[in-house]
Amino acid sequence: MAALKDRGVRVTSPRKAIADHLEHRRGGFTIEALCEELPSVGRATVYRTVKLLLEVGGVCKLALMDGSQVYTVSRAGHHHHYVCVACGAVEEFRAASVERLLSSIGHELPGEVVDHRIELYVICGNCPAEWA
Amino acid sequence: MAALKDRGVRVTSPRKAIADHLEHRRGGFTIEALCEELPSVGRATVYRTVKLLLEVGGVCKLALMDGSQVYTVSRAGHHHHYVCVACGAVEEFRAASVERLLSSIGHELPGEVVDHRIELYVICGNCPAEWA
DNA sequence: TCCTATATGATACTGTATGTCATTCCATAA
DNA sequence: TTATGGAATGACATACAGTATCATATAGGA
Repeated sequence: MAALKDRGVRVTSPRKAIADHLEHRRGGFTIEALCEELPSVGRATVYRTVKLLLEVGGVCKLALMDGSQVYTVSRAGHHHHYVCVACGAVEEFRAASVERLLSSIGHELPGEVVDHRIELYVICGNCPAEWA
Repeated sequence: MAALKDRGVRVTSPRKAIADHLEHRRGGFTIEALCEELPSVGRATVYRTVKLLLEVGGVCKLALMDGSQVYTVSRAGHHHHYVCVACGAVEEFRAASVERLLSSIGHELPGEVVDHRIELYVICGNCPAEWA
């Protein structure tokens, strides 16, 4: 929210409602779910606000194995995600070793690496083994 | 195509047309582009056939930085992709070191890693520097 | 060649996301 | 504190990707 203010956008009640709600939320969420959880905020505004938060770095967008889009609240800094394919839980992980390795691979490729994306798909500890 | 036959599906002319066309294509493609390039094949059939090829491993689905879906013809074996964010060119790369590293990271996470996805976004050698 | 199950493709439909625009309301200046 | 301009909102319309339907066509075994 403070990041939004710094960016020069207005602090409005729908934006506060969304920021507050996400503050207390765990795991990944879809826009559709947000709309249902915040019926007082219009769809268009939810989409616009999440896009704003995405630019500011307050949330991350990531792809599930089936290609569908999920968002998560972002803590801080560069990180990646692991997603439980059974229950949909999303967690962050950081691994400097991966960054170093990707950077060295990048040097061997033609052109300049500008960004990357890593997602791990897991069966999390809370989910029954039969999913595997 | 042979892989499709082995799978027990029929060899039809639309499927041959799509397979032949992809055989000679370079880089990534969208379903929409395929439909335009093969106007004799219906949309639904293009979607169905690409989905079939995806299951068989003949094509890969990958995500651009903006989240949009792109397909590529897959050569063989496990690999990842790097995508030029300027011209959209897609190439494969293999790096056993990455697989080993991810596997060791996986052991430190709760749960069992079942799959992963890596995409590098680059400015390729053919694209002007101003894109960076 | 005949026959049946599979495949096709025109169309309709669903769901996700964005564009439009009159109205609302935040934040600055007086 | 109030007045004011412009950004933000939200209901609605629109655009788009992908899927479902189903009558017709066809691959491929008998």
